Amino acid sequence: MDTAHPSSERGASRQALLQAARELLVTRSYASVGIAEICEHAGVRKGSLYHFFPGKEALTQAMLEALYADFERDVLIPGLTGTGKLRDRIEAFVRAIHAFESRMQTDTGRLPGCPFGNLAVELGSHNPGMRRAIRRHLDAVTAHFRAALDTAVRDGELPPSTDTDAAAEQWLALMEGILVMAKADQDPDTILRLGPALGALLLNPTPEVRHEP
Amino acid sequence: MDTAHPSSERGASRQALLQAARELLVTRSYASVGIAEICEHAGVRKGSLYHFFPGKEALTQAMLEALYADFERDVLIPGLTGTGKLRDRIEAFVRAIHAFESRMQTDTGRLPGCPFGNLAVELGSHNPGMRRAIRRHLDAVTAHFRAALDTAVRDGELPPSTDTDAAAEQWLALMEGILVMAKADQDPDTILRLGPALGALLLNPTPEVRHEP
DNA sequence: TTTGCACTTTACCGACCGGTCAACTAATCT
DNA sequence: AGATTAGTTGACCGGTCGGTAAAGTGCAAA
Repeated sequence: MDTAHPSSERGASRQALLQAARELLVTRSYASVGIAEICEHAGVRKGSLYHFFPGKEALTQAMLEALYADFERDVLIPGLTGTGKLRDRIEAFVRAIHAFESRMQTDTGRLPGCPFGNLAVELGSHNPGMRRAIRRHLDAVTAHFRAALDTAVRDGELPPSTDTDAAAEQWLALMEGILVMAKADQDPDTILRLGPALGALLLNPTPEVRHEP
Repeated sequence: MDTAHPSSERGASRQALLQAARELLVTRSYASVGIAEICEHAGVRKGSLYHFFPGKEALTQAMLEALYADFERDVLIPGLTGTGKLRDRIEAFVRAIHAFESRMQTDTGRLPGCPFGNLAVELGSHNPGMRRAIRRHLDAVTAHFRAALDTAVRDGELPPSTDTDAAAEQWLALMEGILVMAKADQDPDTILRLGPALGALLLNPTPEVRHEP
């Protein structure tokens, strides 16, 4: 009848499941979204989900993989690569995050915060498999930050003594914290209000960021 | 029989429920801990829970209230009040957080992160009542940070132009972010590694922390 | 044309969810 | 003594959880 699927798209159900999982899990939480709801939202029967994925956890990990790929393509690479000053790149990055969170709040009524950080917080202390998968993505983000900082060192914007590994990690931590606060406020303005702290942390002379031996 | 409760303690069940809720909710997550588990852990029947609390949400809010009171008494007041330099207070604060997270990991096998931030992340975008309750506690923490910064301004450790409101908010954001990362790592060393970023953010000359007009 | 495979559908599982309820016990107050 | 009250108990509610199993569908290669 109306359910015509003339081999039109291979893996259409799989894609629909990934998209539904993304929309629901990003705006809510892992435990509060059931596979029944994901299937309903995707227009797919539950059995099909278990044809494509071993279970909820694997579906979530595949969703995170695709989500990170989009984030890298749409935000990290265009925002952090290039020839501008580090200060401008940081500001562009904050604006991109603010735009994303604002649009999500307009579209779904909820400000999601960082999808990776959210799941790290919810599952980090009692689901080692998910924790490691999320940690991989956070490391990948950190690598982009470090690359931007290394470029700034090469261009003389930061002193050569800068520990870009440590600074990139601090950048991610502060960004995660900003998104936690924005989520607690449910207000994207919090991102703009706290955004300058990134510049203060990364661009100021930091004479004594000593590592523990 | 063995269930002797000779009016020994008024509200003993209530306290047991609050304690069980704290131990379980702090180390896991709101949705993954059921009231049955809380009751079992407290040695109290489910009906009694609903005698003392309207439901799971109210129990959680009461638990957070008591948790914040302990946090204020044990960490905020002893760590941030006093005559020492701001740098020393910040370091003492980081060490206190590290000690708490380390002890929790030793005792329970899990590094919990910030209980308030965790719940803000899990429930912030789809439970307005809980979100507001959590936000109150985060504001209370910020007020302690601001008081410590105001003292530093008064003592000449920070320039009089310092926007201590904004700086306190940044302090909290970075602290939350550090705890997100530590939870993602499940490693308390992350707190010590990122801790110096607090000093870099709060103690350096920040000539241009401009507010949006 | 037959066979195999990718995919879909539906019914079903035991366990658990947060919450309700009425009956009961034991102190307290008049 | 009688009434009131706080607290306790265990059975029970409808609904949902993640996951399973088996039968069926249509297409494509042999």
